[in-house]
Amino acid sequence: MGAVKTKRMPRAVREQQMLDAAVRTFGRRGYMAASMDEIAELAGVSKPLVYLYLNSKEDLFTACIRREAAALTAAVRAGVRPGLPADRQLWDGLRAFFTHTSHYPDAWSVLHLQARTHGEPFASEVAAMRAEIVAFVTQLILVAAREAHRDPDLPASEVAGVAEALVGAAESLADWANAGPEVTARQAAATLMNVAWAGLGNLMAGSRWTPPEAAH
Amino acid sequence: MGAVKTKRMPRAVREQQMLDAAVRTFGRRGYMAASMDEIAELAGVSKPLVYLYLNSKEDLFTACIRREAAALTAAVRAGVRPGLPADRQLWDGLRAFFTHTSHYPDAWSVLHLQARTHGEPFASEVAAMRAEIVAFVTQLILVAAREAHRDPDLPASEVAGVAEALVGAAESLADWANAGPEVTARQAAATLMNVAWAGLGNLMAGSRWTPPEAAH
Amino acid sequence: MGAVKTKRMPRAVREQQMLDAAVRTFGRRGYMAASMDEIAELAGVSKPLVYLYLNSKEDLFTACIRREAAALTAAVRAGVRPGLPADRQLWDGLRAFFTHTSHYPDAWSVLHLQARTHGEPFASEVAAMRAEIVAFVTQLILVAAREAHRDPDLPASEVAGVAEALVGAAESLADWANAGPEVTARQAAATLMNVAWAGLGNLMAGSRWTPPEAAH
Amino acid sequence: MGAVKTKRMPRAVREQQMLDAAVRTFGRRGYMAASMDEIAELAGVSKPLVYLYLNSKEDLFTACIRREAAALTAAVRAGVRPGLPADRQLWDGLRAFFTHTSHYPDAWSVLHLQARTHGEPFASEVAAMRAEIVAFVTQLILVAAREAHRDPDLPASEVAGVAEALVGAAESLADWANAGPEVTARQAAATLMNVAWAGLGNLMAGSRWTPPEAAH
DNA sequence: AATGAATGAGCATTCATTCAT
DNA sequence: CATGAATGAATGCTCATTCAT
Repeated sequence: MGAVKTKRMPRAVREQQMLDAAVRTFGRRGYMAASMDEIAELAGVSKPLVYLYLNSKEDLFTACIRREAAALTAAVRAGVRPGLPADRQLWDGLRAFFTHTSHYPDAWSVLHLQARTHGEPFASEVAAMRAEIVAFVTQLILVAAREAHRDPDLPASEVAGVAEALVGAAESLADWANAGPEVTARQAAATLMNVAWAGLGNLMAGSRWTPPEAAH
Repeated sequence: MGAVKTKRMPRAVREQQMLDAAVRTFGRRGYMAASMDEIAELAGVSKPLVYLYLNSKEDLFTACIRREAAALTAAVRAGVRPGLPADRQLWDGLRAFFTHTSHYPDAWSVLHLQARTHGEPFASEVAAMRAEIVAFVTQLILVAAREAHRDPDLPASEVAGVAEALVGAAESLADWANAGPEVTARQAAATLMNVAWAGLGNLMAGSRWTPPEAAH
Repeated sequence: MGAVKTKRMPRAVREQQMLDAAVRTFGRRGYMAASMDEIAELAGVSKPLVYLYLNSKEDLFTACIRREAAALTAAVRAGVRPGLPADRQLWDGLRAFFTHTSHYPDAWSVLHLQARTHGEPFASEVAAMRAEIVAFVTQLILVAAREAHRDPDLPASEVAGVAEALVGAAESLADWANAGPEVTARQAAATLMNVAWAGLGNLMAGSRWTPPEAAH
Repeated sequence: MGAVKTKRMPRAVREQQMLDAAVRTFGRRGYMAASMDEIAELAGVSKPLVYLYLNSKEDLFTACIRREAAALTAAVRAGVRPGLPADRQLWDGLRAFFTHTSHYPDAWSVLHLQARTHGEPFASEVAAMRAEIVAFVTQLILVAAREAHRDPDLPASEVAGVAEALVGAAESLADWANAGPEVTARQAAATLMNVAWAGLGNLMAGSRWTPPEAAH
């Protein structure tokens, strides 16, 4: 168990081994319960080497977040083709997202659970990634409106809220799909598309749900 | 700092003070970073008394989860009137939910972040509450279908996925609304109703979004 | 489990209940591992009452030692008839001793193990009892010598050593007999009589084992 | 106070220092009253190092018992010459035993008092050593019988009881000799030889002490 | 490039003991 | 006669981090 203890590797390689071990350990045990001892052992190196390369537990965790955030956004971007219609882009992006989160559950735990749970500086690190995704979805909504030849009469703030809701729903479905093998990435994406696309269509058609007058 | 140090309180009262302090501390620092020392001091009692009444850190955290889960579901239930149409019930439930989470952000952090992040036995404790809410939303969807005189041709498994997505979206919007004072509970509820209700309507009308053929 | 919780008992009775509980708890858990909580609960009273009557854990333990030491020496004395020949007295005393220790194993644990293991002031408390027994055995040896019409040419210091050895052997056999049900008090007494009486007889006859000259 | 604080010792050396400190502390304070803090300080190291090398208080105490049990049996074995007559072997063994116990009183306290008083897993650890010694004495008795050209008509169970009694007497005399400087190892051994050897001789000659008929 | 040796600081938990009624 | 409420002081144990080589 743990990486084979090969000696004298170049620094870059060793660092990736350490990050692999760290993501796995942080993802499974949680940030606080993960011990540097366990990470070092899993990486097949001594603890001082981990400190030499990555400075501290905090820095190590931050490095994990950054690496995995970049990997996730890269996966989503790689799944999407800019020229296609907006719904197709959304569909492709969701599939890439769910595929990635189900392939790397430890990384997803780090990003979605651990980083958000343990305050600064981790929360803002992952918030940056999330903002990027929300912005992407927001763009897609606006593009969709244009494609439907409608001026989005949605105020910008409301579009942001809608994007936020969609991303939240996607995150939730990722956990849901990860919980058991019955739900595939494709099914999760289809479920979300059904709710979202229809809802967005109506929304852009101007038919909103109107809240009742605030009583007393 | 901390509660006023009143002496010789009956046990039931002290226990609530301890739970108040614990929810606040767990919600802000996180389960692991919270120290029993800090909780005891915030509650205005000595550590041994906390142990005498609540046994262990684990039991204390579990008691927090149970109390706050009960409070949240009670708040939602209290906000909903069973006789009204399904959309109105959903709207009222969402408003009650967002109002409660914004009033008690520490409790929301305990339920949504801390309990889920720190494994068993906490995760299943809060999962029970969540399952209850998902079941409630699922019922509402089916009721809405009946009200629209449509047999929901949605398979049960798909309804479950939709409910999961809506609850996830709501959770996300609760965090979003809590992050700053610009978004009110009412606005969060309206945003979600817009996406959800329209989407559900289309869905029940049988117009689903169809994924493209799987390319290979 | 524990004494029936009858209220308002006279002090003397309550004290005995407490001592019963204490002997049992100290004997089984050991002095340090026994908690005042457990003793109070087993005695069916509240902790402050234990303190009111017996002052402290140390005093409580001392009281246990005294009571049980008195009970043990009383039992031995009651088993012996002063007029009889010395060997018969020794035999009767040993039988009384082994019978008592096997009837009250917790008390024996308190006297033989716990009190000796936990230093002053307990060790000297039980040492007093032991000294009394050693003195009794010493007397018996001298009486036996007189009965055999021999001036014991044993120096007093050597008689003391012999008595010490016999008492140690008896203590050891008490543990041995308590360890399993195969050995009865009668058998333990017979075994010791066989070693001791023959040895003493030879000793008094002047035939001692002579150590070799101290070599180099 | 405590060992000289020399830095950076190899592990094996440090471990012995820790065991030295632990035997001394456990022997004087008792197992429960001894604190890991005190042991670490006496060993001239920090507490975490003690835990790193010896895992837990329980393991540390067990390691003490094992080391000292091995040392004591080794000392006895080293004092005995297999070829010599049985009485000479017994004499030499006893002298070695009393010499060792008086040289290492803390170790003797650990083995004879502390380990037996604090239950499993310690009791059985030291019981193994004791069984070894009892077996050795039993052998010696049988050899002595052969040397006297007598079939020991003692049943095996009775020989076991006799050996048990002798070992118990020896243990008691060790405490007695340790209590003050007036009694030397040589005197303790002589005292026990006098009781034992004469007693054994008579026993093997078939002249046993017969208990009176059981009355009523 | 890599590690064996070592620690300061903190944490959950327990216990003997007391006060106010 | 009796107790519910409360605590000061330890104790076993763990962890992130560093130093000397």
